[in-house]
Amino acid sequence: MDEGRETGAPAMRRVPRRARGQQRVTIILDAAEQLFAEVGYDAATTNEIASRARTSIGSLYQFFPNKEAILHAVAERYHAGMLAVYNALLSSDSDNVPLEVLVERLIEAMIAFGGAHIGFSRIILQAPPNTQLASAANMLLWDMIGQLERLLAVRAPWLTSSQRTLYATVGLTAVNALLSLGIAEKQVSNEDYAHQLMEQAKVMLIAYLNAAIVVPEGTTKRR
Amino acid sequence: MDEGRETGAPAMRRVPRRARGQQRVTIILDAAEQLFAEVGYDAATTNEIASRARTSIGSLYQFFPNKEAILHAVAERYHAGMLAVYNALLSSDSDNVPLEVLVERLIEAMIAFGGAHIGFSRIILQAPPNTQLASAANMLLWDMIGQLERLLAVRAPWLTSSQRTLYATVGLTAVNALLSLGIAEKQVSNEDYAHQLMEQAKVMLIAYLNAAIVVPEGTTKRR
Amino acid sequence: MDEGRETGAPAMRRVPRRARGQQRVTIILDAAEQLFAEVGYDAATTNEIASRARTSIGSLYQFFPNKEAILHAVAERYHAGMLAVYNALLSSDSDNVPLEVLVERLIEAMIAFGGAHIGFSRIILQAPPNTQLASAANMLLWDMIGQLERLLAVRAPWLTSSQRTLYATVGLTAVNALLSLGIAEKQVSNEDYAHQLMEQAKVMLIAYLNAAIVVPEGTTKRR
Amino acid sequence: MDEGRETGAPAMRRVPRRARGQQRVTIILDAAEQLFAEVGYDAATTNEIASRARTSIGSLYQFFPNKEAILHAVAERYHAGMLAVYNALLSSDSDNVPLEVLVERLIEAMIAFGGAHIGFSRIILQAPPNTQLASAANMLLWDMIGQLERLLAVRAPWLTSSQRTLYATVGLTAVNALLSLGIAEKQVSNEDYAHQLMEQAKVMLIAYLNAAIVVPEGTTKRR
DNA sequence: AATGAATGAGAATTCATTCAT
DNA sequence: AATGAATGAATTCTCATTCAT
Repeated sequence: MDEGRETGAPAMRRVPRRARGQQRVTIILDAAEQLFAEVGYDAATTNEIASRARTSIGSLYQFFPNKEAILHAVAERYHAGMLAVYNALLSSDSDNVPLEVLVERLIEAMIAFGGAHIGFSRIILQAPPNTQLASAANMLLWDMIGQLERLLAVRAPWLTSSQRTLYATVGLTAVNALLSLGIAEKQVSNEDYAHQLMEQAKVMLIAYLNAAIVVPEGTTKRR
Repeated sequence: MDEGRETGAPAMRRVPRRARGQQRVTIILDAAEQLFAEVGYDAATTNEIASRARTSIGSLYQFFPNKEAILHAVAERYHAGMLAVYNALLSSDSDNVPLEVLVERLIEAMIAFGGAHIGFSRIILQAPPNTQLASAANMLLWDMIGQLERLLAVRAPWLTSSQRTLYATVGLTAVNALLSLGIAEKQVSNEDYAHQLMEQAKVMLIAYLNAAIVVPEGTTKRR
Repeated sequence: MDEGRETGAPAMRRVPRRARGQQRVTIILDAAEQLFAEVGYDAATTNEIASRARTSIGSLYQFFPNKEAILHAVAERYHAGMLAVYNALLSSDSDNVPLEVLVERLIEAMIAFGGAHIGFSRIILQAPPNTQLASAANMLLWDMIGQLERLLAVRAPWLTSSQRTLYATVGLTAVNALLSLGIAEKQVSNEDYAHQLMEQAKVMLIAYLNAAIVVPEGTTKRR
Repeated sequence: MDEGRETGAPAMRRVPRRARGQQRVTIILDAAEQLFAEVGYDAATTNEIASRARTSIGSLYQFFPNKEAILHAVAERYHAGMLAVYNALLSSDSDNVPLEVLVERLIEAMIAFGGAHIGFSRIILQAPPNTQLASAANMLLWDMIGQLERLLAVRAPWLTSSQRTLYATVGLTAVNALLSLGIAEKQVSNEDYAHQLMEQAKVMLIAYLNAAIVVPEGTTKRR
């Protein structure tokens, strides 16, 4: 009866073929992301999403089978954006750059990306357990951690895999929290303080990585 | 939307004088905190809270005018607990202790306290803006930051007030995020990994504070 | 989480303890039965049921978890009523009565009962397959057939069990259809024609049973 | 409630002249009849009908102004088929055939016709009153009864017109119910039992007609 | 004070029908 | 003519809150 599969994550009901449909989906996701960021997932109503997207509720449901599917689509798009950011960083000749510069670039990139999306990121990283949000959150988080691990693998090849995972997780979690806070301040038009927070995120990440990534004896540490 | 909205935080409807009422409030708050931590604020229903507290919904509303008031009461209790933790730390002869030890104590204390409450803390510290949760969150956060500032004032008196605020905020935000993650892992019975995360929280905070708190020229930095 | 079990048929959400609740459930069921009979199960809305029962929709859902549960409750009540009718017939000294009289009594009883309920009976006996109605219908039908079988067992003990089932099913199906039609005519205030139909139901059932229940050779047939 | 409600049965929007359109209508009606039989009229969606007919919903509405019109078209087609069956019976030299044989032929014909359509017939013959279905049903029923009356007029000319109507109605109603049940059993692949039910339909109809059609005194009853 | 039944606004979702392409 | 995206009224069900007992 349904053409779409139902493998775990709720997929889109129909992939829009025409340009107009594709565009509409984008608008819906924008509206949803914004609303989620503003009031949280639970409090966001599908009618409000449709209304902000200047669409009818019926159209929204033509593309998404339910509210959760919208969440997942937003998460997926966010995910893909994050991926692009990290890939751009990795593909730059990152391993000849001092750690400070690399971290700076990373955080600047996250800020640039997050400026549009971290409001949503707060939502998804909060995710009370046993919630629809939780799975979407985990998916995202693990992917970002994976990306960071690759960065670490280049810079600190002497670390074990589980060490890399740990440091990546810790660094990412902390930085995420700080950027999240920074964005929040920016929204309250506390531009200056926001900027300071972002700067401190760099300081913290550099300090942490330098402390954590202990160069083993007899190895020349590159900075 | 709500007409009868009280300005500011909604207080409790009635402070129960008798022991039995006091005890019932405690039970309700326990139930609420647990449920909030499990499913989030929005998904928690007042009926479920009453049911877990083995009270009738009518009794619950005898003590709290609405759902938000329950949230605030839980937050306040949490707040008071946090306060006690910090006060205990401050009152110990903290300023003769090396930073590492102080941080260690701080985080251990937060873990000890958070073990019972950080499930709720996750909820409240990452509330979406413009939400009922948000005000409760801010209240809490600022108080914790204030406490940390006092710690900093003792250890690094050369910092300006706004610097102290900044560093306290940054450190607390990051540590909170990590402990939050650690608790989550613990709940998934990933004990070992949880412990590692907590340890890294210490590493990070120490590294950060050492990096941030730059001793001005001509001053003898105590470590 | 839910206290009620979910063994197949959706049970009531809460069994009303107080007299008022019990009475309200009855009113709701009356309203539902009437509405089902008027417009069919699908077209009947829960709001209309509540409204006819002069209750709020919330109260309705306090007793019934969903629309299907209301259907089943109506069916069950109907079922119990039917049972009572048949039991009364069986307990009368039915086996000394001529077949004509017995059939007359049976059909009169069904009319008497159906006068209040057969509007619903039409609904439930119609039951498109693969429908919520279907299971409720089968339950009912089989029970009524079972009752009729017992009647036959007394009157025609020489029949095999499967013969009794067959004849009971056939007789009941036909009579039900006729009574159903009769009730419909009555509703159109075609009293006289309705009465004729009922009378013909008797004629048909007697004729059928006499034709079907062939007395084996060498047995004295009691009439 | 409906403002644009057409009086009487909604006709087809356009009678397709071209062969392709005609064929498409047939396919749509097939799909609709099947779906109605499967899930009932209410639960059947126009989109599903279009989809099963491998047409677009837009095309469907090019031929039918609304859902009800589809129902009526299906009913009409069914009706025409029934008519053909009865006409074939009447045109055969029916009045020299013994009643048993005539009934046998009638029911066999109904089974043959109903095998393809009685799924739908169940739906339409037991429609709740005050429904869109109801009018379609009545139209059908009265036509079938009329046909049967003509049969009776030949076999029992001494009956009054209203008697003939009554007996035809009663006989048809009962037989319909039984065949309906039989078809249902067949669908559950209970072939054997279905066949028994059909046979009993004959027994019943013969018994009933023999009992009802009492030959007036002084007349030679032909059997 | 305690209880739990009652209320109804509001949320998610469906589906008949229209209309732009 | 054909297509399928768009529309929005209507439906089921939930849950914060009130109130009679």
